[in-house]
Amino acid sequence: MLRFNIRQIEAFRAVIETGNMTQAGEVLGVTQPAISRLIRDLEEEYGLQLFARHAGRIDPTKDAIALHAEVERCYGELEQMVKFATELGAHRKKRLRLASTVGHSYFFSPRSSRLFTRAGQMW
Amino acid sequence: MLRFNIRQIEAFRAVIETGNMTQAGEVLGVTQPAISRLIRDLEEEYGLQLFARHAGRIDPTKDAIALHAEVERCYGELEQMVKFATELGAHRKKRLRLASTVGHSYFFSPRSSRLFTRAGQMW
DNA sequence: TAAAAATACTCCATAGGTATTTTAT
DNA sequence: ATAAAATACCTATGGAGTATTTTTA
Repeated sequence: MLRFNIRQIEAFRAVIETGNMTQAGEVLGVTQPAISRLIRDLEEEYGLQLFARHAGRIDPTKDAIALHAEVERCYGELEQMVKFATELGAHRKKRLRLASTVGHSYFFSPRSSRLFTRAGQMW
Repeated sequence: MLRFNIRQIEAFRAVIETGNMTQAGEVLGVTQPAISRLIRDLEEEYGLQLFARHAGRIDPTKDAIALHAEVERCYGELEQMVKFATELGAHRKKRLRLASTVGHSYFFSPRSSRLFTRAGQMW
């Protein structure tokens, strides 16, 4: 069972890429304290030290650089997965519109408030 | 900005693999209603119909089969990423223990309650 | 009647907000 | 004084629980 937090990962990426938490917040459309907490939580959950703090400034540690590479390797795959799901959903809506014009026989389930066919295959 | 829910993905995988929501709950250590909601939320967020409901039973749709393949493609990568972070954390703890025995010079930051060196590179 | 999913609540954890404080330049 | 991160405190959302209802084999 995989327990990780995508928001923490997003925040981490944004901080690495912008170089500071304030701008990272701008990129993600959240405030600086939100980023600060997400990063702290990420560090605490894995026992990592991702940024060196001095003088209210941060520098990524070697661990952060290494983790970032790993995260980037993964991130593209995740984007593809989300894209796939999004397109499946969009495609289904098209099929539904089409189906409504061609006179199949459907059952309406009051339980699920959804239509399905005799074969049980959903649109 | 990538918005997806890892719990929904976990629930989806478990339902596909076990064939029903009750067992999926057992696998993930949560209740059947928790699974039911996670699946419903996943369906609603992407406008998908993942399972055909009839008679209090479920059958994966073709979309579900397709999505599952995509999810599996991704899942291994995610596991690797989490493993990497976990090992980085474990390794850091070892380095910390070692450092405490070799007499480097550290600074203690009262702000972050953490040690760092002159170079600013964290352990 | 049994088995499975859905629904109705309740509770709690946490993401996120605003305001403020800390720290070094 | 400024700029950036951290902290304190508050709110809202959503994940999860228990109990119950629905549905059909």
